[in-house]
Amino acid sequence: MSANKLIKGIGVKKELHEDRLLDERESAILNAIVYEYILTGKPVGSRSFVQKYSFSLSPATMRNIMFDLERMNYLMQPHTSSGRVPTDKGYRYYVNSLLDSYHSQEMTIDEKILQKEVQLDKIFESIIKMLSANSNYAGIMLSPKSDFTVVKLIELIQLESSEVLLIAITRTGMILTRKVVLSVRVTQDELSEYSKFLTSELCGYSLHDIRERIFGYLRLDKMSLSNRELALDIAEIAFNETEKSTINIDGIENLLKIPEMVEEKRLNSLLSIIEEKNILKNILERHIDNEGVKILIGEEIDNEKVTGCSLVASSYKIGNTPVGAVGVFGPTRMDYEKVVPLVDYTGKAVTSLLTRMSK
Amino acid sequence: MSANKLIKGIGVKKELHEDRLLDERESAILNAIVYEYILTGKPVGSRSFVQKYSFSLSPATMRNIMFDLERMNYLMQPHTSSGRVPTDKGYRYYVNSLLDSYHSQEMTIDEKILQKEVQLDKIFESIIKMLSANSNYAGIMLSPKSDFTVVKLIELIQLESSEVLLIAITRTGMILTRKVVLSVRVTQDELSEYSKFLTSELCGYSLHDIRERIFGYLRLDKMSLSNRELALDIAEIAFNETEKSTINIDGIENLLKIPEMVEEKRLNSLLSIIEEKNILKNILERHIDNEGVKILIGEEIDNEKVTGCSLVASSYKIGNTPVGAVGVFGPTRMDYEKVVPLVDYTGKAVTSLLTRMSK
DNA sequence: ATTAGCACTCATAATTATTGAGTGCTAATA
DNA sequence: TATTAGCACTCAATAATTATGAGTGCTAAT
Repeated sequence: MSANKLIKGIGVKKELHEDRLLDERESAILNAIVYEYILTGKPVGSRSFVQKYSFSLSPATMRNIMFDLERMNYLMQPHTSSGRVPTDKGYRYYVNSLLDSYHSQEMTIDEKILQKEVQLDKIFESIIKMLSANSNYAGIMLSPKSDFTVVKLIELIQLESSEVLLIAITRTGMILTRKVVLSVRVTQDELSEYSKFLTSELCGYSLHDIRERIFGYLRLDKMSLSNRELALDIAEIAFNETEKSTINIDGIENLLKIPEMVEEKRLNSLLSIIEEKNILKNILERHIDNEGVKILIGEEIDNEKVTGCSLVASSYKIGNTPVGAVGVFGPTRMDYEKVVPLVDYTGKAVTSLLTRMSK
Repeated sequence: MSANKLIKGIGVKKELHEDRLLDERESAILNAIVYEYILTGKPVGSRSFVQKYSFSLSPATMRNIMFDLERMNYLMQPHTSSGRVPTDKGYRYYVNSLLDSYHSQEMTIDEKILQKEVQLDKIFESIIKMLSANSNYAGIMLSPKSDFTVVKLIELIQLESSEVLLIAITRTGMILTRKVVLSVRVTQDELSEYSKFLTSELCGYSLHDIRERIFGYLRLDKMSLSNRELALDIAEIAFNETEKSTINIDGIENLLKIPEMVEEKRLNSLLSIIEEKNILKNILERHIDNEGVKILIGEEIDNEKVTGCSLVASSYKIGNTPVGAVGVFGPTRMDYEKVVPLVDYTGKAVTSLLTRMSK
């Protein structure tokens, strides 16, 4: 290596953190490079790239531009003198460009899904399957925080002389069951009365509100309760623990079909995801309040166990309250152009479905 | 190749299908070879094997014995002049020897599992997890055919003016819910009466029997029914479709950790299993009536999509009726010595649990 | 029946070209 | 000043080459 080169190297280093806006040509080329890399998975080199995309540029010029983009940290080289590969920042730029040009239109959910299944969890299952089938990656769904679902009906059923099963049916069609063990005996007749009482008092409220209401009653209104105190006790116990939302994944097999995912390092990411679903759950929950489609690329996932993977997710709401999320999990080199609208659509569809059901 | 060799070759061929019983030494050596291969995954060669297991035999003698075992199809060579590898028949011999010396003792289930969870499906979930965690392969469970579970209580709840939710609780703690849409309107009072009627008439019978009973009533006893015909109509619709048993798998990640499973051919087996759970379901259902532990080795699985894998399974019963199965799925080179007792124990434990619960 | 000895096989690993698509840099060109 | 042609160099991937070593079967001696 000549002294000359060293000096040049220092010269370059001075500009390493350059962070200007890209001009139109650079922008187009960067996006094309990311696109090409997503397509082929191989480092993009100047000569073949110029040919394939019919740029009226010489490879040398392309190299100059690529060099600039690399200096600005949009691209990197796996090793000296190989082609360029997008960095997370490069992906991010590409995805942002996509989002700019993507105007989501309101869509309605396919009514067939709704009518075919009675229970909501069955519907959710088919939504996850749909996500994974249409994306060819893994579909994920964070089930709705039932805290915000509104109870329509409460029914108490006697199991044993002092064991009661509380069944709560929500407007969205969920059926919650909770076994409550009492220290006193009750009759089914009493329970029927309690059922009516609880339904009339708590119907129309969300689980979250119900907990507050019960708390209020027990505190303030004790005298007017007569013998219904027991009913409230039962409800208190049953509704006590906040329902934890669960995460479901489907389509792992799709990921196993992607060669690069089965390689050592990625396989570990995949294993982490399957083993500890909580990782994904936490990530999703952290982004549940945000509107629209959220895209986490590579390091942005911010979990050291998961590398080389991306997550496209969208929260869904009941009315205006976000209650869960849907998404697609796959390799960083993911077909965002296809996945983003899919996830966006699904999120909106679930929102519309839930909102309609809970009216 | 000399003419001499050719003649010898023909001489060998004559005995190719030899199928005598193994003498004691051969048997011991075969089992040791399979054991060694399960341990290491590498073809077993005469020299190192004799050393490691301190046989007082020369490698040459060992080769002769191995040659005999190969002729009898217990062993094979991946290629000329490599060590020997067990064939399916070899595995089978090994497993049978294991089973001969394995005397299962009755065990009782860990009561903690029972007490912790209210609902049966939660218990099942933890049983599958237990299977996969203890075996380091994938745990599977075919859920009980609910046809044979006995109903303890039936409750009808009004959802809309002509929509009814039927809830049936079984002795084993399962909660079946079924939405029924009627052509007439009903009141909750009527439904309460129907509930009592249905419970008194159908309580103590299995789903299977209930279908028959309803059928009998509707046919023969129509006049004495008075207005309860509607109750039976509801029950008929709700219990109409036979519950299909479902299969659940957990611990796929364990399989991904086994290097040989991630290789091309095996990975496809794995993908088939994940994608089409029905494959496993069919296999299990076909063997559900058999007592004790059932082991399917390699080709015995008899499904062209799945190769190089084995299945150790045991059915479980309610009383004396087999209603489901538990098992472990993994590579043919599986630690049977550990897995067989595990599956056997689990099957017995679930049987004991279910039998006790439904009393 | 068992074993020592020998020639032979063959997967695995290490070593060494060979190739080809890529780079950066410089000097010429529009 | 931006672009391009030309050149020397780099390096991953591939193929060809060569050990190495654990294995075999066969034969003759014990």
